[in-house]
Amino acid sequence: MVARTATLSAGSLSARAAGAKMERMEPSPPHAPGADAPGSFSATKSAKEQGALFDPPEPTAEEIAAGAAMAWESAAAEDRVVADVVLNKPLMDAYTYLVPENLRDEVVPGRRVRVPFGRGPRGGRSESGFVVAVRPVEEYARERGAKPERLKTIDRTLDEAPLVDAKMLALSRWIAEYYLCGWGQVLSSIVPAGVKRNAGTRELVYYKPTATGRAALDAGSLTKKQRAVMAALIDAGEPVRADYLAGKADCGVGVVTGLKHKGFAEQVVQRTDVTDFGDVEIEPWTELTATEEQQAALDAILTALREREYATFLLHGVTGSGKTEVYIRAIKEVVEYGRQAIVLVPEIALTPQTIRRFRQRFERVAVLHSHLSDAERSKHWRDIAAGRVEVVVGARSAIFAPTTHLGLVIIDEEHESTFKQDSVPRYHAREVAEKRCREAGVPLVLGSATPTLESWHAAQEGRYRLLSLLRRVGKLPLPPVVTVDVRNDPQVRKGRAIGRQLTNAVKAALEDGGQVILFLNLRGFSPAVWCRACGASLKCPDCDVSLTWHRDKGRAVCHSCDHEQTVPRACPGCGAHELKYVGVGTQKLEEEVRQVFPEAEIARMDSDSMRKPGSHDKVLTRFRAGEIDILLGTQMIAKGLDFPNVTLVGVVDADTQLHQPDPRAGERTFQLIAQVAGRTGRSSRGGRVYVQSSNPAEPAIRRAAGHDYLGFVADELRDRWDMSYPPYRRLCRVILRGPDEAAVKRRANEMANALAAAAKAQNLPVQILGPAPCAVARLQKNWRFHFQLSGENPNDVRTLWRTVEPEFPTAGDVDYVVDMDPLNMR
DNA sequence: AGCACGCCGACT
DNA sequence: GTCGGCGTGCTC
Repeated sequence: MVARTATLSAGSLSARAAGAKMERMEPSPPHAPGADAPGSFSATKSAKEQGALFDPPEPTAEEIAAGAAMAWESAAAEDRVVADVVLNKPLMDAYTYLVPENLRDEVVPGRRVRVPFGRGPRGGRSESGFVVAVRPVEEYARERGAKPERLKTIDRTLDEAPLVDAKMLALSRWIAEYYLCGWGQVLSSIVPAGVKRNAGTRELVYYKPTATGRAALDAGSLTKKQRAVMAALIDAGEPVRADYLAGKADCGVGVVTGLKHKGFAEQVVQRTDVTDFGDVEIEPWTELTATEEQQAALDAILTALREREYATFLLHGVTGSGKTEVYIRAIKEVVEYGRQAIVLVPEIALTPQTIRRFRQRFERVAVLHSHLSDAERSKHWRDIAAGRVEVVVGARSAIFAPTTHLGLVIIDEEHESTFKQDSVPRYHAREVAEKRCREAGVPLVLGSATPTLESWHAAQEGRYRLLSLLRRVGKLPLPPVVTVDVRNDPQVRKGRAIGRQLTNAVKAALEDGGQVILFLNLRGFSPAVWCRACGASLKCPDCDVSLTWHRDKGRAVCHSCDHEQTVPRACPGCGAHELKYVGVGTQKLEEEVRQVFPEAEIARMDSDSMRKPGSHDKVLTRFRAGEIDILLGTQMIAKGLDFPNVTLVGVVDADTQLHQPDPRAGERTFQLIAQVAGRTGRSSRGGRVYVQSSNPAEPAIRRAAGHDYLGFVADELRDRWDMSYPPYRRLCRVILRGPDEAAVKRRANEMANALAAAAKAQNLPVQILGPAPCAVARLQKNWRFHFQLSGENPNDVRTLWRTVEPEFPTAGDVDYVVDMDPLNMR
């Protein structure tokens, strides 16, 4: 952290003055609830604060005398200010603009403005950006040795108030530094579009009485209806709508406008919330008693909360050990202090069930996820910023929720890769949360049954504090896991998905009145269309990916780019009429299960069958009600579902993840089996798990079957050390792409060589791995190469990149993206 | 990221 | 001789 701070102050983002300013403009100490009113960073107030902070020291007598001698222009220029603005572009610098006199009070850090940008006859195009700092023009002139007259001027301000506060500005700047992208790109992406557009609000016209209106009423010079309206208007005590007055006075709105024309009433325009999403019913809840383990974990978190100190807790709790209960009790305490908690869950777990758990226990819960309308999201954002929310539950981006007094952040299922964004800014919510919590002096809780090796290593090093829940609630045992070697299974050899042992287990479970979950991580009917004659399989014309046969559509589909085509009669490679569908996806599995268990009620859940909104929830509700006997599907059914009557879980093919060309393949396989296995044995009925594999001796599978997380991480950490991989080293992946394979390869080599040479010249301990073709060597018509920068210290990696990157050609038909701490290796 | 500027090939 | 191709480098 010390080193990282050093990088920041070295300031590769040129508006470094902003950081210094920002620290000074903190409205109140982080732990003084109520010191700044909720939603207080309104334009005028901040402007006043700014004014006080930025005013130069009292002038001396000489200075006053000199000032008086100045020409009037200079005197006016004396207190002119400039604003540093960042734009939504991959630019590492802020740009400085003159603040026109009439906008002096409105242009404040965190506010959006419209500015001219770029060359061109009319001074460039108009762009919107965020103000990150405001300072006297002299400071700019001194710092740059540049003439301020040459600066362009801010056109106008946007929004009615700043969209982000000082802390969020600082956090976003840190993200830009850390993830090697533009500050403006970060800011633009963390404020939802609906908030920028003011979705869910309208500018409405209201009426209030004028003095002459009041006098006219007293003088009795009004008609009967006018009197009634005037009385209602004065009675209201605040601006009201014309239709409200018409209702009160039992007349038409014409009377109201008539009063306006006479000067007895005047109009005011106010932006008003026009959303109406209804209220959520609060369901009854009976308090449970915490287990000893839960209480111990909770006590540790509460101690940090009460001490008001930052700490990251790694809550390692096996499935069913009641992590959520620990979260909720910690949040209860936070809410009692009048502070807010942010709970991040993987998008896939943001089900009505999850949300209900929080709504049952807290009065004011805001939910932020990708399926909200702009208006809904904007409403929640405004509610949070106004301090009207106790708990924010949301996916990755909810880490940017504008809470006024953050008290605690929780990341559930910490190991989920959806916490890393795979477009710019490529941040990981865990890293951002850590930074945000550290700055706010509040605890961060990371929960998982299968923590990432990064987090586990941090706990071993003492950077995180480990809390363990190793027993399930209600003394339930973890379900026994049977690994089935399917290499010699007669049914599987015939092309079936389900082997003999799993078939018998399903039969037994159904006869026993239990429910079954079958997990298979391949959607479609068959994952390949294969030519028996030449051995080639049907490829996407645009990607280096085999096409998946979707029988329901009668088409072959690329799961990378969604290209669809019919299957040709003859093999495009050799012309033989020997094309054959091989392998089993969820659609074929469904068919097979229907054949083998004709009596059973079966439902399939994958992204194909769950297209319609609400269908997801509908199936789960039916499953919970016992109307479905066998639920089969992809990832979607692996996470977080808690159904007591599930007595059997089958992992149809544990090897699909394992064979990915990715250093985290083992970790993913372990996590997946552990998560899926956790779906059963959640009641006294017990449960079992069958894992079908062709590599049953593989450590990830063996350890998962033995519920042996500790054994797994010990093995895996050793491997990571041997391979010089995270968590022992930090990586930065550079992916290049373009339509010409040779050009992409050449550029990759040039860049890698330049970086290697610079690392040597600067004596930076950073290695360059590669370049090499990506695992998916072609994607959407583009050839792809990648290489990685690897260092023990992420600062070295970033320093190297930042010093060399400006020298890379920016155009041509090869472009590149940079991914710090990459998770996705495709 | 855009986009204007600039330096080389096929047309009036 | 120009129009326009797209490679280069700026944008306060």
